[in-house]
Amino acid sequence: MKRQSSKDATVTMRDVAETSGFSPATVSIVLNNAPLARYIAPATKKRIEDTAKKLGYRPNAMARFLRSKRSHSVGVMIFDITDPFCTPVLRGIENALYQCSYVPIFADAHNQRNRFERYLEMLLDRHIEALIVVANWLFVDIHLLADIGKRNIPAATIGCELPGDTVSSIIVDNEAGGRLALEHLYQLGHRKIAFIRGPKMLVDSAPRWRGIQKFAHGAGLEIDHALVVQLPDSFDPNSGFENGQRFTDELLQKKKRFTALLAFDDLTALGAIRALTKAGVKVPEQCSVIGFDDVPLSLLAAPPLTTVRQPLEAMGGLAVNVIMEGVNANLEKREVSIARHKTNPELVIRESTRAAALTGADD
Amino acid sequence: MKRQSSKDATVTMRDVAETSGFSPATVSIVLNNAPLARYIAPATKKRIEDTAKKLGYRPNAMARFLRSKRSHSVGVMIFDITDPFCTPVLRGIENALYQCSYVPIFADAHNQRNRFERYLEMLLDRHIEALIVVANWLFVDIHLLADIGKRNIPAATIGCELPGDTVSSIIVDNEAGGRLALEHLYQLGHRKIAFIRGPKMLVDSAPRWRGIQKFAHGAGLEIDHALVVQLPDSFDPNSGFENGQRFTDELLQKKKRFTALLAFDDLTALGAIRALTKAGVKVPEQCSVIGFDDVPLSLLAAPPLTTVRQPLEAMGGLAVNVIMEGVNANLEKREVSIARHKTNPELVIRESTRAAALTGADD
DNA sequence: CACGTCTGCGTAACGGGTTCGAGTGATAGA
DNA sequence: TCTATCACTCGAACCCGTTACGCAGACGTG
Repeated sequence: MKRQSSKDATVTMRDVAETSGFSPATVSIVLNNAPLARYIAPATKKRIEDTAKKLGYRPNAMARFLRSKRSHSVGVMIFDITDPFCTPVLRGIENALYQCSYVPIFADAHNQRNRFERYLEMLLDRHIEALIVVANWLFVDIHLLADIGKRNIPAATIGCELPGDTVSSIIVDNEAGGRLALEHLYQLGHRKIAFIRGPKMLVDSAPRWRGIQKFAHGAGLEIDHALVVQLPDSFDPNSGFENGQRFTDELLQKKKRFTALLAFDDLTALGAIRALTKAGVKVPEQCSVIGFDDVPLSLLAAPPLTTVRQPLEAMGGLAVNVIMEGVNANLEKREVSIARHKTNPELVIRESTRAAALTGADD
Repeated sequence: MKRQSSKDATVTMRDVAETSGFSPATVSIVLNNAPLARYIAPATKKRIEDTAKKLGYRPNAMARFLRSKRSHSVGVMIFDITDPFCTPVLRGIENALYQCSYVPIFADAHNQRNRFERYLEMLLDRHIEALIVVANWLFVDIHLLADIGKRNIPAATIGCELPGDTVSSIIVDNEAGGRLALEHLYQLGHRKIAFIRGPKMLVDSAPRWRGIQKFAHGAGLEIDHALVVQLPDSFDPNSGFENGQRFTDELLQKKKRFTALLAFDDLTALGAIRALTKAGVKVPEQCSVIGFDDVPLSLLAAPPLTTVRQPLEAMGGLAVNVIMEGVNANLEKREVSIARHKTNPELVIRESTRAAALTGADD
């Protein structure tokens, strides 16, 4: 009895079973290479595999998931894909998941809390096996992820650290990064340095600044607080550009001379460069500018931006490793403690910084 | 009999049924507001809804999908998320899907055919209800999408058009865009214009060039073929930058004077600007440069890039509309013909173009 | 009063895999 | 010869909703 199935092209396991002359159970065992497959005669295996191939059988993922409780999908919650920070991270996540034959379900919270909640529900309804949150910009409320912990779903955040012991995190060593940035400017001979600090809202801001202060203290460099501004809180990750421009303008208006500017992130740095250029200050000839993150576009900027690199793609991959560890631990009923990774930032010297001009007139 | 379920927090429909004192069927009908809910007594409805809420019942999406054959998810296949073109498109798709309570399953083909195939299988296994392919850069083989047509899964491509009548498409009117770009330069008084054409591999290249030629012809502008170069085929969407740089260098070495350059896309334009700047040619004072696409970073470039805008986010949303139309048609067993949308490009004038210098010495 | 019709709800058969426990025949060991 | 063991396979329950169908009672109609 052949099913003519011209329209309804779905071949089920039962079809394979009937055609091959074995039971669905055996077919399942063979095709999944389940433990019991040890006892199946090689000839049987071959027959089943051949007919499966011949019929073009593809298991129905839904059915499988329903039974096995494994969805082979992980939620990837982004806070704003508009942020260039996200792209490499996403690439890293996607690539690592692909290696494990997992599929990412993509959710963009648009920096809105209710959207985050709604997506979280959708993801939980779909029984994601794990969750990765790319929380580069917005502050994440621990409460939002409480469900996750309760349900024993491994979760990892990239770009911020959460209190409590339910969520792993992957962050860059912001303090080291801040140090690196300032050290670079210092070594180039800059002493009058302006700073655009990150918004208070962001967890990254404080440690970066701490790194800067520590280096300054260690090197005997005095930070002129007239040359320090701080970005306002904002929910728009791209606001850094405009704000960088605006705050640099303000710095310039103070008529306090500076030969270098250390920006909170690349977008801010780009905004700063724009403002400097417009004001007739050449970068890097008259003023060096350094950013942070090394988002893809900083390579394309004019001039190409010197910056402190976060290994974004690797961080995405690392997040996948972390949650997969959790998934496997759950499967094997092992306990697994969460991980807190701090990746090393790396100085990337391009063309927006240069040795302090010897002609640098003091103010 | 209460289930103490401290660990196993999953509340099933049967739990709701038992607690409320009705059958699972009734619970299902009530909670879904199925047609038969007309016949359910209001008091019953309330009881069921209340207990569902009290127990924190959330339907198991897997089980639902298995039965109803509706996964409420669509595949989103990207050819390379590294391409800045993708970000706004993705945002548009995500946002539109969110409105429909659909979830995107994300797949990045990395411009590799086998990866595309593998992902396609994974998506089909998951019974996506529709597929959106963001095929901005790579040529898509019609055969790869043959399965899609056979299975009656609505599909739409963004950024390229496929032969056949199984896949809808959303593209920008490249010819109009080409015309727009050249018209802008022409109106600024430019007559000696260099062109960097797109790679042959890309379907966009030909129509853009056609638009350029048509305008030139209509305006009586002569295109100097010594000033026309063509990008090589490449699988890297970001190669445009380097190549733009390289080819602009070549143009400059020809010592043929040009006062404007029309690039295939924004990245190429940025590369061109880089090359011009390095060669001491000021943009836009000495040479205007215009791009195509209006990717997000063109706003951040120095100088901000004049370009021909593709409504990328809107195109993503449009793709969702198109496939949703198909999904609904399938549900209602209607026939639906595929759509071929051509969106209007829009000239965005920023700072990389300027009226042709009066001092423009001829070669 | 017999008979349709509508209301209100339950029974049971799915959907397509997974997996535990059991069953059969053959071989080996006692 | 009888039983323990092994190799090989299957039956059936299960995952958790959805939905066709059936049934019982209330009501209206001829």
